Amino acid sequence: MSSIRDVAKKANVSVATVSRYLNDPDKVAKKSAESVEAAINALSYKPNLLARNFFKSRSYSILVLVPNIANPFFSRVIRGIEDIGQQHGYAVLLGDTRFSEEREAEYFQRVETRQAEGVIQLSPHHPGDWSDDGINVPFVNACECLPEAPYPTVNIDNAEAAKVVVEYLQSLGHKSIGCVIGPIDESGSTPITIERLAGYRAAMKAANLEINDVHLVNGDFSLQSGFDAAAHYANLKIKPTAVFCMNDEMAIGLIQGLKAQGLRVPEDISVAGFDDIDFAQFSDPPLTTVYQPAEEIGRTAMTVLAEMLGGNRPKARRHTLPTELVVRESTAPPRN
Amino acid sequence: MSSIRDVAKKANVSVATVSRYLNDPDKVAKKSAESVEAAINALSYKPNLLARNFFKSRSYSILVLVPNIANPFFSRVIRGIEDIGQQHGYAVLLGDTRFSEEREAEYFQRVETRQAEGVIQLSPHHPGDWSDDGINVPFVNACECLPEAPYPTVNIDNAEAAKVVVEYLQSLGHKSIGCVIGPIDESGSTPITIERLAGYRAAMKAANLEINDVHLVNGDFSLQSGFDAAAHYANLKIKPTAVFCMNDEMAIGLIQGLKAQGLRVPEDISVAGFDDIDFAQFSDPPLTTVYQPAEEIGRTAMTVLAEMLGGNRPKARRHTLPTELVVRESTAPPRN
DNA sequence: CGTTAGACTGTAACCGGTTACAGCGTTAGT
DNA sequence: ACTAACGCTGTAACCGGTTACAGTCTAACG
Repeated sequence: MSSIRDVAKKANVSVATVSRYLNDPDKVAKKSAESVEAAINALSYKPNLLARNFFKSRSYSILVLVPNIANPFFSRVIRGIEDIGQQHGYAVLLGDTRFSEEREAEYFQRVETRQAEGVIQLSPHHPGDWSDDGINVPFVNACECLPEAPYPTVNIDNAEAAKVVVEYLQSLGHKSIGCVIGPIDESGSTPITIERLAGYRAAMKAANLEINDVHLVNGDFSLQSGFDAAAHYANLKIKPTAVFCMNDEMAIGLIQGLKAQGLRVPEDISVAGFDDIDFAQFSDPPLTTVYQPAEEIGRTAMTVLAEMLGGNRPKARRHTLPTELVVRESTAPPRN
Repeated sequence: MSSIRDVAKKANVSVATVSRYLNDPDKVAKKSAESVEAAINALSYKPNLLARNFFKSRSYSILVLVPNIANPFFSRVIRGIEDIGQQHGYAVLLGDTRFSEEREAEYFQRVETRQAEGVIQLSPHHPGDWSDDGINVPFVNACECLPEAPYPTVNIDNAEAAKVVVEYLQSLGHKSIGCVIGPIDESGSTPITIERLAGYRAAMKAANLEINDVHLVNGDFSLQSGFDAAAHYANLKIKPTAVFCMNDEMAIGLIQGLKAQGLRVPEDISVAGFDDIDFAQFSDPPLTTVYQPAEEIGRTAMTVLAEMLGGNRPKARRHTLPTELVVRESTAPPRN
């Protein structure tokens, strides 16, 4: 492997000149530039960025902590991060934490040891020994965000979006509306479930509708858990006429489960989801849901992080991106 | 930021002792270890891995080139890569090429400049100026592999798997079997389409069945393209009684499209897919497909790469992982 | 008691870039 | 002709780890 000194020797110039040629060719005389270029080609020299990064004390990498990369919603967010990151010259280090704080901490080491310059966290959790005086590392929280986080957040208004869906169901005439919720934890570590639930409750309250506790079912955002919820609803004497699911996977699972139980969607029960993943449009019936700008969330998060890495003070600003109700055929007025 | 020299001074030892303490605590006397440990804690010292990696000329990172991270199949593969990578101490640098060779080349720079030690490529393509004398970079090709690649490959037997699906359709009594194929390029850059097509043709030939050219439809692996294929089939005077789709997305799209055209699945037309993504089980009807061990492909690829990085010569060995026919309800005997 | 092996330690070179600084040659201005 | 300004260049220090090598100290042994 040839080094800059080899190039310098071959080109009959000093290492400084070679370095200058690489970083700002205008700084060297045309003649030197030519011989350096020739030497570089002759030796097929590639600068060792490990050395450059070391000297500059920069890694040009950022870490993305994601609870589950196999989730299509998250992978779309990452796509957005990656896109903007690339534009700013940052590589994306992937940290699939699989919901394990231990793995998360392991990955967080990378930034403490300077292998990553900043972090985008897609879970509502800040890892590492967070110093009390605030943020010691450029950090952006996206997707699932702690409400009072001392760092920038990028997400949607979950409560409002949920409220809009439920209000839409009400506008169709539904009075008995169930909900398949996500994992919930009183400690506040599951903000999206809590916020969407709050939106659901707010909409019901505003319409003076009562919530029947047995119409609330616990899920875990998986297709299977939606499917399983169907059996619960089918066994109820008084069934809801519509069900709001906190994500599309559970909604699609629920629809299939209801059909398996001999119930028709939307004739017997309307079903609405959340996220608007690609499959929502191609479920049977096509799913009414809320579009969430996944890629845009990623892009915004990376833009904010790049700003912070550019030297701007990390402002704990909330970035709230718009959502959109997408009405399809899985919802209809109740039968009687 | 404190350095190893600060720690050494504070602990009244030399930098060598601190370094040794960090890398192999057994090498230093208990007394030194204690004072070094105290100094490290007092200064909350974290070694600068940029410096270590520079000296060792290692980045402990590998690059994954993926054409589309938002594709759930690929993200499962990456999950497997990431899992094994983590175990071996390698970080995963994500390179979402979006099918652009330019982006691919940009990412490939990272390994030439030593920011990544090796590459796992999920497309059938080797980037960079590949030297004629073979591989100059630890490189593993997974998922979509060039048949005569001079580096290790990890994938499945696409032709055989396709053959198994089509044979299954034949065993149900189907004689007129269509196929929704993936993007195809004569230059051989689309091996999975070509191989699966070969398997389909082989099965048809073996059964002495003719292929009606209008039963072959071009798709692009998206839900929409499967949906669109339905209109084509619906307009045919002589329709196939079964259709094999080269991935599950197209199969699910096709099923929805056929239903929209007033055709029933499987009563009027059977549909089979490929991959066995999560949604396959929850489509309506549940999809008959071929299970592809996505995560295992990733794990194997990373294991092979780690071996190569460990100093073993890169053998251009083919790793072929088993697939499994998964029979569900989207396929049935033809009506008459 | 002298010798030696072994445990531990410190000094300083090294990795391959970047860059401060000083020096040189050329040109322009007076 | 002298000076100043400017463009270009080279030397060498520097970043923060690792490690070869040499040296010191202790313990064990004959």
